[in-house]
Amino acid sequence: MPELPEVETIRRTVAPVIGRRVSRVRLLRRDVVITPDDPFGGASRARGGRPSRQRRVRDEELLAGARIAELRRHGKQLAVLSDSGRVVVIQLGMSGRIALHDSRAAREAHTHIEWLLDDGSLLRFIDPRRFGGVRTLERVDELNELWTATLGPDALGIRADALHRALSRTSRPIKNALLDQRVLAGVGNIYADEALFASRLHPERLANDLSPGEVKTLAIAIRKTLRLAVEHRGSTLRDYRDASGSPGEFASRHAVYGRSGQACRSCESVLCSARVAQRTTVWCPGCQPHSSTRNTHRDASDR
DNA sequence: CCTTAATCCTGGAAGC
DNA sequence: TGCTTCCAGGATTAAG
Repeated sequence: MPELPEVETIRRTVAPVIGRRVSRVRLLRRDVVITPDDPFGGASRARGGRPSRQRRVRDEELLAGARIAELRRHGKQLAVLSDSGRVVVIQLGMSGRIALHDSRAAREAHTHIEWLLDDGSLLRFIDPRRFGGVRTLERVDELNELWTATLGPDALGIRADALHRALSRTSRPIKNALLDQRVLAGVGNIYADEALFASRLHPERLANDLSPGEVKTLAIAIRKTLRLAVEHRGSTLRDYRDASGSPGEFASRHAVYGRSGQACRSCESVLCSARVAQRTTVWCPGCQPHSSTRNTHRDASDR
């Protein structure tokens, strides 16, 4: 669920763990650990993979005994680097959360991993739907390999030329391309719709059909939308919370996401919605015309 | 290449 | 009130 702004907000609010030593780890659900045998985690479990056959996970792999040195984010993934060289990469999926408690707070449902730190604080990975998971790496260079092999450039700093390079290679609708983490890392359903609105681009325009000027506008809109969302500590729709338990404030500023059937704040047209890239997609028919031919597609049935 | 459907799982909201 | 159905911020694979 969390997209880049939410993960970045979590990274910032979890920063007090830097410099702390992990005195104890509790793995309450072994199958949230994504192993090389099960490289795709939740999705491969979806094919009927057997969690019971997961190999044993040693506490050291989850940083037991190590000192936390750095928190790094790329796209929607958060990496916890330790002075032992070991790394834990956290992917939150749809419903994943990180909680940092300063005392021994009660364990809530769906807590899968707990790290007890040497100052008495408690870091928890909580994920009701379990679409998320963690990977354990032995060395930092494996992190660089993982991220360069599976993720495109980070969306928060995306430049027009890099975006143009990535988009020119695919003829999918722009919305599909933006959701593909190998094209651009960090954008999900909310911020894809928001950035497309800010760029005045129809979500079904083809990625490799955008002019250089349109791509430049889009790159600027992505950076600006994400930066603004980070400033507002992310969007909370239902259960997103940062590591200290606070909701994000950005949802009230959404221009299109979640506003199907309501008036566009810019031109007062009624916002449209339809399935694009298998996701509910909202746009303004006035501000985001589908330049080619006429408007073929519309589905203003909201609610 | 690209699209669609299906899958993992829980819980909140809406419908009847 | 209670039961059922739909929907959700993600990511992946198989099949067409």
